[in-house]
Amino acid sequence: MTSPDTGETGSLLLDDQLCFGLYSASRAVTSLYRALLEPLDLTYPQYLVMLALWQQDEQQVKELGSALNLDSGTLSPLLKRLEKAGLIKRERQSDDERSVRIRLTEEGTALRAKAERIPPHVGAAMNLNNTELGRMRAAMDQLTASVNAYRESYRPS
Amino acid sequence: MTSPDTGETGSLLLDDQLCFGLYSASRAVTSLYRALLEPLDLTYPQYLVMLALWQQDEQQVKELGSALNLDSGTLSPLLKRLEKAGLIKRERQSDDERSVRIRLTEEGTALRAKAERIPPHVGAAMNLNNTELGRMRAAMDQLTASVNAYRESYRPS
DNA sequence: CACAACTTAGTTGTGCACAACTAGATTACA
DNA sequence: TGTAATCTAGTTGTGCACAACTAAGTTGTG
Repeated sequence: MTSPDTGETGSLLLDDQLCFGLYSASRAVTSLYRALLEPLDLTYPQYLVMLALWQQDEQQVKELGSALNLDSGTLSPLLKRLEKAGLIKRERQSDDERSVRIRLTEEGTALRAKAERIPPHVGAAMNLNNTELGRMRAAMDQLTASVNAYRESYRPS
Repeated sequence: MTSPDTGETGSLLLDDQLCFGLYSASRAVTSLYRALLEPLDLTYPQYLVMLALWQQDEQQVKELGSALNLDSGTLSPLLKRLEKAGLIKRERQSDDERSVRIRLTEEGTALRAKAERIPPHVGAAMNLNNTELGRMRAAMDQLTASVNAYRESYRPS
């Protein structure tokens, strides 16, 4: 009942492609977060920004961008929404008027308590032991690095 | 130089989270596809639809949706763009006027030749041998299934 | 048969991602 | 010192994803 060999890495079959698996897995995880984050009124990317700020408050937009690999085109409106929700403040730095410092409000800091309840759910949902989890995290990092390196050196043929 | 143990699966640290790794990897791969697909004038989701149609022509929107896990809210406008690009035709089925059949045009079928050149690039970019590739694909499928099952059974606590 | 329940696509509105661009501040250097 | 190059955020426009809804066709049941 095995399907015919259609040519290893060169196949155009949907199910053969790791990329599609990755894309599906990523959307599934985001979808789980949507449900888990609903009580906190956060989207997944907003949650990532909050994670970065809980880890270290008072970051510039640029610093958040390099932590999350997001540019200002994504971050600026997202941060505006977080500010409107009362979770952060945005203030131009006086010593360099180009940059904007993002600071947690009291409410933003307090939200962390609610967020603590999320990782256990995610851990349970993924159904992986610590060894597998670590191995997969490493594999993802490795994959990201390889793919980015290839893309940066890629010249249209 | 190892950071303090902050509590296994329950950590709120950005770098600890497999989810973030997954999210980053998925974006990196999409970004590579953006470069590779530029000569074909396709986005990655459009490419996925074309893959599905090359694999089996004449599918209903509903069938494409279940193959790609996308709903009509995403597919309808995407298919409209593919039609406008001359790659597919959309026609109401006469025996069931609710459903729309998607059919490749000659041009859409011909595009496959160009698409054949893409998987080798992706394979090279990922830098994985066949064993690792297969293992990872399986891990992704497993992860998607677990996470979706958890999400479907999840009731806000 | 009538009509309620369901099915299939499509539409609307929100929020990412990202490319391309702009505005304004800072730095470097001829 | 003046000005070109650079840097930081922000804006605009396109295209997903997805929730919530609508329209129209089909099916099931009393």
